[in-house]
Amino acid sequence: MTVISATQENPSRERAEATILAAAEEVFAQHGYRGASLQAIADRAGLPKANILYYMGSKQALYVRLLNRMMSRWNAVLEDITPESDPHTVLSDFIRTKMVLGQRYPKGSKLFAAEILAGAPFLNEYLAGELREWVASRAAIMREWSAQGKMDAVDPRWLIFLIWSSTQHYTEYSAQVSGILGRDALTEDDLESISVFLEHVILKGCGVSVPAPKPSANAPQVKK
Amino acid sequence: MTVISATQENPSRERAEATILAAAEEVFAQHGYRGASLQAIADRAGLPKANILYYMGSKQALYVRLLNRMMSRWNAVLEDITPESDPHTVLSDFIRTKMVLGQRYPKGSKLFAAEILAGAPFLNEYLAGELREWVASRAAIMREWSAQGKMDAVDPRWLIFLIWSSTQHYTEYSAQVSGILGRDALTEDDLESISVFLEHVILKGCGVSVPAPKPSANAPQVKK
DNA sequence: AGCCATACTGACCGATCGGTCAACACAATC
DNA sequence: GATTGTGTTGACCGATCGGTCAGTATGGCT
Repeated sequence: MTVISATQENPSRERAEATILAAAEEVFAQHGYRGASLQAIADRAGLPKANILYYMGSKQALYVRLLNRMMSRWNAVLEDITPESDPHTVLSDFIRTKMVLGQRYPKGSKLFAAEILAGAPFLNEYLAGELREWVASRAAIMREWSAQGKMDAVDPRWLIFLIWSSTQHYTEYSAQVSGILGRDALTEDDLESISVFLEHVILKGCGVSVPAPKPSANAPQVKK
Repeated sequence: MTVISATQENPSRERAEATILAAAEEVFAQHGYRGASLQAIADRAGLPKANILYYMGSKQALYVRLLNRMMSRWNAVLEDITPESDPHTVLSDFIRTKMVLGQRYPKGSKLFAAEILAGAPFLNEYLAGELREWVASRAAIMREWSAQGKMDAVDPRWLIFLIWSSTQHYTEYSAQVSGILGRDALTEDDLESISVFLEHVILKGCGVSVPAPKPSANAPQVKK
């Protein structure tokens, strides 16, 4: 049985699909689902339009495949968080991870943003299901942090939204940011400066103090 | 000379144009420039497609008119700010004004967001011109605040971006926010809660203390 | 050589795109 | 009643949309 059944490892197929996905991500990110055309995607991929449909089936299938790929990239974020964790470490990591993710996958982030702007027609159930659970569980832990005096008694949902919005801004609004700064793109120094700023303001703003040098027990650190 | 020359006060014309602008703002906000169709706008306005073009000339003219209308709404923001101003009052007003603007013009805000996502093809010169000057002048004043010890020595550009992003998030990502919160829309209480949270975190995070009851002189308030 | 499954694509489909235009409706003026 | 300017719209234009399909090219197997 030397036959490769289907959808299995095929180097040529995988290369073609990767090319298409990259081209499509770019076009969808710029113009949204309705505004993107298969012809534009095909041109950017250097393939005939019919080839796109041969591999992807339909415009919608290609689009949801890109959405799913992007969603799976968030999965590692804020994964290991417990009531005993140190808020400073966790939130600091959260901010930096989000900044890095946005820079690593700018097209995917913009694609996601366009989908939300359009009213999330393809992500409604994901938002009201998986993601909602994700937020609720993290929020519950953060509330325990507040009860333990590790941070101010802020609404953790607003805190999560704050970190999302402030980090994503630099990828989704990159055209605005670079237009205002007068650069073509953000430099490494810019990104580091922004990360330091966000850590400073958000952590200080939530009353999170620097972690105790001994991360052994959950020694309460009184603040305010 | 009873003849109304043109483009002057004409109640019927103004009513028609207002209807068209409202419908177009909605469609453009949802699908972006490319994704929006004149037919969809016409349907939402309850007018034949040819009528849209009679009043607006072209799809592009209609779009830039909406953009300009939205830009003019930002003008009042952070207008009266001086090195002698109290940071707490000014930044607090800034945050609340931005929140209110986003709630008052949700369609316009999303339209703007879609334009930036697409790479700001129609707003490039505005971003690199007017808006850039706007940010630079405000940033200079904030740097003076820092020098006076009124707030931490943070980069004021990142601070402005932080306030923009964190407030706009609730209008442009309303689909995500309400999906996660399990509501159709944000309530008045939500908005007040969010405003209080953002004021708390951002002001505290920047080391801005509550204003002195006497707003007469710039008495330095040591913090840190 | 013959065969067959997969890869690939030019040509075409009906629908819709932004935009034009001629025809018509209607009120005000002479 | 005839004229004129503005408002209004159905019908139509070439271009492009997402998608289908028949046909060709290709490489591994017997």
